[in-house]
Amino acid sequence: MEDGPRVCSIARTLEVVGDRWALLVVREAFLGVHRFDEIQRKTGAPRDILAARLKKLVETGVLERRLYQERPARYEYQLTEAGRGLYAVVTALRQWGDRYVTAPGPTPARFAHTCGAHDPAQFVCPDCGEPIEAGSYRREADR
Amino acid sequence: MEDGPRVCSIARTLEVVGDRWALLVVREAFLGVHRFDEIQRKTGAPRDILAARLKKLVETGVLERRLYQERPARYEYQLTEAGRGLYAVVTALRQWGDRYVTAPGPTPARFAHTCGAHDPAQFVCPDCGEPIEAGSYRREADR
DNA sequence: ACAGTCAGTTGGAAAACACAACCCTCTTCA
DNA sequence: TGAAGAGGGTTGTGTTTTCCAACTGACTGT
Repeated sequence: MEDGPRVCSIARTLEVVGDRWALLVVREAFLGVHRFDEIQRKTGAPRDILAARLKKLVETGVLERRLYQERPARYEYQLTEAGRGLYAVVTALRQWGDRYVTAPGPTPARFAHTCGAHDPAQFVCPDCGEPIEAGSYRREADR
Repeated sequence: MEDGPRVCSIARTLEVVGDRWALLVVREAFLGVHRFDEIQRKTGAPRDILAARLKKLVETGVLERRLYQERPARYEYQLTEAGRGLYAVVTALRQWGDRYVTAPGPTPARFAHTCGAHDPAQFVCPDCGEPIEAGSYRREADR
């Protein structure tokens, strides 16, 4: 068995959104916040770092920078299709936090599905419908 | 509407596993790698940073450090229950990478459910069974 | 004319990170 | 008995990032 850092989709994903602020920016985009100043306030990211992250997220195809006003030119950041694909990641992070990180603050915001249900969403196998857990979903071939 | 950084489970989760290496360590734990040297090789993390991360992950209750051999004392890192709860996060990251990050390397490793299915796991509403998407799962109360 | 909004830049200090080398405790093998 | 690993780190020394606060520039509204 050979060595060296594993080549893997998880690592590649983390290259794109694996720093402290990127996923908070994505969270804001899902919550309908698309403009620099408001993203900055809601995330708490330093403005310079935020500018750098937004640029990187645009380059990597997660966000799209679009002009929403000329004179003066003003831009907003919208999720691309790939960006919207991060919904599962953000949902999984939120659920883990709700469950395992004791919050000193107020109760976590409740989310509801359009059908009205409040239970946390589950990862399931699309074939048999069973929930996915640590042991039930296995890697088949290495490399 | 008041301001200031949003208090949120996503942010809290990222405080714990939101840096470059933490989730790769967790990935290794899911793949059965529990010892310092091997984690180091498989993730590529510098040894000093890895030592610091492991310590933090133990403190935050994601990993457990256990003696597996006396004389000389040797330790390994196992996921706690909370750690195993990160399976959804890791799975979501892997699926996103498989789908949206063009890999210059070999085909992504295939994963299969115990029922034999190969399709990516889906996030669904446990009540109605519909897939969760960006618009279908909404925050109810702010704060 | 003056304050305010918006989307960033800039400069300097502080914290993290990366890299290589080293340490300590055993065990194995010659 | 001595030398070479294995395993799990620590230390010292740069190099990068991050953080913070202030500033810019193009406007708008009063």
